[in-house]
Amino acid sequence: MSKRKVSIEDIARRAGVSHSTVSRALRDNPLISPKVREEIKQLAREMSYVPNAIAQSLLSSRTNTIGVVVTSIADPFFAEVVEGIEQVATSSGLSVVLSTSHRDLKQEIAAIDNFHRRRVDGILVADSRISKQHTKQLTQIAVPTILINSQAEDQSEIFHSVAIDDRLGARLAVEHLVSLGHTSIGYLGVGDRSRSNQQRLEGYRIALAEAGLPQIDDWVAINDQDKTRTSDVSTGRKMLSKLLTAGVTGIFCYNDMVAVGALLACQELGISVPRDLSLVGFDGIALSRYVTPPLTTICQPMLEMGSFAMQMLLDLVQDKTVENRVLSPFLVQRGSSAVFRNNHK
Amino acid sequence: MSKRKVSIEDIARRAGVSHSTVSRALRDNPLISPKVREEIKQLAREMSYVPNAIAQSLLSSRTNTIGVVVTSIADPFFAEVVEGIEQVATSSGLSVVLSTSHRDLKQEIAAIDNFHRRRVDGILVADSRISKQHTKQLTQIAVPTILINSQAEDQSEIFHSVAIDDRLGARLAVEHLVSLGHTSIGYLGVGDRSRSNQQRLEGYRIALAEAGLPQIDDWVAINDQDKTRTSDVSTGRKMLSKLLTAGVTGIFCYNDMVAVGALLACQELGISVPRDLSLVGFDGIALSRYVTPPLTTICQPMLEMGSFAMQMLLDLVQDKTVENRVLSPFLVQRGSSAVFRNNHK
DNA sequence: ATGAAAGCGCTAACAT
DNA sequence: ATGTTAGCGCTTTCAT
Repeated sequence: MSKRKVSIEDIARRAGVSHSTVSRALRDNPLISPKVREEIKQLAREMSYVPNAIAQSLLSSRTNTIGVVVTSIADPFFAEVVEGIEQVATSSGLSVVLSTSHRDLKQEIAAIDNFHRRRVDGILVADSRISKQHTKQLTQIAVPTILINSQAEDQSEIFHSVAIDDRLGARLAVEHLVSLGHTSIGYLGVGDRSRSNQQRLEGYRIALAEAGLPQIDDWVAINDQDKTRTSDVSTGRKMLSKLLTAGVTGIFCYNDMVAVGALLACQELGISVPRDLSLVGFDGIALSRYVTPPLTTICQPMLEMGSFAMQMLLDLVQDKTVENRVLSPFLVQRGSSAVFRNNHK
Repeated sequence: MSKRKVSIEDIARRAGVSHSTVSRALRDNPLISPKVREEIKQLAREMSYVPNAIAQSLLSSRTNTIGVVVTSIADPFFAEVVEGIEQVATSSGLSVVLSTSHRDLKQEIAAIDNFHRRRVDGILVADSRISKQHTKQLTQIAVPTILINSQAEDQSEIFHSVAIDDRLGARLAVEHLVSLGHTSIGYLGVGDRSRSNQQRLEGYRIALAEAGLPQIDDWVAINDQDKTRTSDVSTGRKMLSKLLTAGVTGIFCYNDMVAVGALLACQELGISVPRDLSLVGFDGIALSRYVTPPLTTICQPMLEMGSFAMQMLLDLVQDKTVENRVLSPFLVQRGSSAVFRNNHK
């Protein structure tokens, strides 16, 4: 329970050698005779010496640490991404410092700034809100940085990135509903200014157009309480009826949480999914398998996105050149979507 | 995009003063005349100076960092706890380094060791497996450490702790089922050697005894594939039928994930919950509200456990005395439990 | 009000 | 094979 930590010099004093000899012995420098090397190592153990990584970092200017910014750690999507990050970070001997942005640019920048001060070796930002105008101040200090699913309207080309193809995902979702015979297909989105919502809406529109289906304004429901950003579940729950009265028989939801909210609303209204209404989600979080019926959804390879981004960052740290990557989502068909039949006589 | 970082000395050179003057100016030391102070600050801004926290730490021997060990970040329970930790850490200017143990003592110790080397100011360990025998090596280096829901059979008294009252929770669950008229009540547990499983089983037994109900061995199902620790959901799904054939009408599940697995199995078997069978979970994760029927469950205040533990750690870091805390879980009644009626004629 | 110098714990180039 | 010295970037006496 020694309060003061033991240093390399303490060991040197006890061993009657210089502190550099201790340093060498501990690092298996071949110059040190095997005998004293073992003696010193033994002594270090007895004195329960713990090397000071701070001092090492100051010298090497490497902290073996990467910073990760997510909007919330309790969000199952990011939790999964972070899991992927953590796996490859750990296996490469890197520690992960976690910060949350809560979808707020100010907090995001503060987090990144903090990482810069701490001299992390690299930074990963999920759902970044950083656009071109902010990049200047942030790139002054050259820390390898990768954006995962950047949400900025005008994303800077300065940072590297890995992202999901939102438009493709949306098209897969809508094409799936079309293939089931649905012709009145709605989009249930979220009202933050996120790029992914825009892109999914676009993909939805493109798919409708390609299928020769009409585009009705009332078939698109977006929760526009920008500020109080309610939970995705309650967004889905509240907005469902709007689409229902517009007469859709199939709905593509912004994500699984929104779909779950819609599902809940259906249960309250006595609407049977998928008999009366087909629902398609996005993300493929674990939860989507456990609701009743299980959600048909567009899966993002969350774990892979994390591990891939981390691998990219590793390359970047080693001055390798890396290429930005757009990953393709894929449809997983489950119980919430079914062939359209006109139940309403 | 300057590769080399600018230091306090660079600023000093440009300002024609000594580096200590710069240091003082930047830290608003009143000795520096307001005029030069502003000049230096302005210069620092222009040169986009970012203070080196590593150098500061070496000097102050404070890293403003705490280490957190969880079994998995993708587990909704720990995600919520970490969220609570992160909230109070951030508001106190502390960064959080995250590590995972995967319920493995070796990995847990490695993570803690790593934290020691990095000289974190404090450590939080969730689901710790550390027992008395390991404490010696770990307490040599005096870093304030708090265990959250320690799972060790013989928990060391050396560390501080915050934990949920598992036995109480189990009793609440069983008493709830008893109050609904159930007399054949099972326990569906997990087969790792965790303390919480033991305690919940104990609580279950105590509650049965107090209710004057018999204890039947076949009413307790525990997945004993210790090694390949399958997911909790599949544990619940696989073990349900065993309890069903034993004739129980109500089941207390180790946690919500196990309950979800049981629920899934019921759907496959055409058993109606809660009409044919009542299910009670544990934890109160978000998911428990979204399955059909929503789970009656014993809630742990996950967010609070995290923020409370972090608050405790903060006190510990400031040499205040803290008291270990056992939190009380509470019953939340939802759709998965109902009054017993003999449906089977 | 400012500069010079010491030192946090470590590694490595430079002696010997 | 081992010791001496310098220095990583910063804060903080101690002089002036």
